[in-house]
Amino acid sequence: MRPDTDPQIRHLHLFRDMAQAHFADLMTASYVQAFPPGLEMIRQGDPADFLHIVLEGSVELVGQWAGRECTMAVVRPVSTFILAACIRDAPYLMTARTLERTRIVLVPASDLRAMFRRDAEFAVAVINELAACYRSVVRNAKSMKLRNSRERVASYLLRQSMLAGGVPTYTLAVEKRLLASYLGMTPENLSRTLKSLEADGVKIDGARVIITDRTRLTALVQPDKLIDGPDPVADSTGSGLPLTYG
Amino acid sequence: MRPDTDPQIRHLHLFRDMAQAHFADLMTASYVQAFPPGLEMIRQGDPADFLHIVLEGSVELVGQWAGRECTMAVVRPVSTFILAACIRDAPYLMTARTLERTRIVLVPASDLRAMFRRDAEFAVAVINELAACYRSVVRNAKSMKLRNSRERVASYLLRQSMLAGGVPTYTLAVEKRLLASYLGMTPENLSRTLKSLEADGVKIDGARVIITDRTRLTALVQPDKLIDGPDPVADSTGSGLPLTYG
DNA sequence: CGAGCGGTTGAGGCATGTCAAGAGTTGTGG
DNA sequence: CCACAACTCTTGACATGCCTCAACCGCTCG
Repeated sequence: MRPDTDPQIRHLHLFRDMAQAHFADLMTASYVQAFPPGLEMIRQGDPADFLHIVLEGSVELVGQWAGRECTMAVVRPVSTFILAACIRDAPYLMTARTLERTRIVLVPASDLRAMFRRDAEFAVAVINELAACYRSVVRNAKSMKLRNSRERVASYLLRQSMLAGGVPTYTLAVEKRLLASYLGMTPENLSRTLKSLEADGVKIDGARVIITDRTRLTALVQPDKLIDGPDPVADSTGSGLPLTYG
Repeated sequence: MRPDTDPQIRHLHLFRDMAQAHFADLMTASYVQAFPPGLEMIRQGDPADFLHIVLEGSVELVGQWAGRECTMAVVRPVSTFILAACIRDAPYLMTARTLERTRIVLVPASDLRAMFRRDAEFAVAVINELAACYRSVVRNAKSMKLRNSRERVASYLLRQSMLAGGVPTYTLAVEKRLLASYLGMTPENLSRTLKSLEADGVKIDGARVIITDRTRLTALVQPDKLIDGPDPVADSTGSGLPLTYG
């Protein structure tokens, strides 16, 4: 592994507390790889051989069944994904596809599994990471089951504004098509919903989001810590859709 | 803690591999409590003070928002719940309510958190448990987003048959009202859907499920390991709805 | 017995998906 | 540099899945 990539990875909560020698061991067993945009780097069902760490670019995690598919998450630098599959030495549950040119660190799953038996601090970090990831998916599931599509869109828009520091205007980080899939609806429906939300305090101009009446929007969304976070997920970078997916 | 309850707990994957002395420490700090049916033992948002272990009875985990609620899981003996909240020392994401008279072991969260720093085997067990729980929720989320309500009902019915050993007939373990909520639909709709499924190989007579044409039902469901399990969740007892919820 | 509750059934309405067409944008190759 | 293809996004018309409301049955339990 090229040592210049180490520092960013070392700062992740997952690796922050482990012994330097152990971290080095993991890194020498790993390697960096670059993928072109739109490439399917993992197919769901494949055996989980590597923990993936996104250094640059972005990766979409999608679930597939019976010819249908839906976006489960978007992973952005610097964070990890499919930790749980590696730990259980089980098949990936989601397909991973690059959204743009992406650089990834691949850490062999077997080394990973051996490491948390050697390094107690690392084991604790893995525990915390997994617990955070678990809670993140539960919140997601709650959102899907308790809110209708309009409420999900509104809460997404408001949350992104908060993540950006409470700004009144920002630009969407993902294509609307993808966002629709993530929110569990069709692109056509998202388009219509976005327009209808102008009556509730958000205006959309292309990829630009302008919050025109925060009070009104907040009233509609009824933000809830037990759905919309926090639980500052381990290596959150404040970007993207959810935060980290194990 | 009464020592007669120890063996069942000790057999859980979560506690199986830890040192006996450490297990004893955890148990002496814990205590058993019995709850009447329909009691709300945990309210979502409360601080997570105790890991819960169901010894007898059953517990419903529900998510709530804006006056609505939905069943996220049903926990049956012997298994644990809300492990993740305890580990992160964060508020419970779900409300827990007994479905019948239920005996619960309460393990102080602080002891738990201290213990996986002392006992490496326990730490590994927690890692495995959390990873399994995580994957379980992801599968659940995939099911909700990729299948329509009819497909979810059919897959549930078929899966329960498989869990019971591939039997052609069995009785539902939960009320239909609750099942509807778990599957993300209204009771009325579940009722209609169940009737309509007679054309696809399952007949329902009260709480009795009779699979009349397994081939046909299987064709409809298109069972998928990446949605319907396995990943033999840690302390699965082969009963109830999902299996274990962290 | 009567109240309460779970389950079923029907009628009607809203939300969401489907299909189709067109505008705008991006990327590519001649 | 332009032409073209491919793609996203939007909009409209239409179909349908799912929910709501209401009534009724049967069961359980005080």
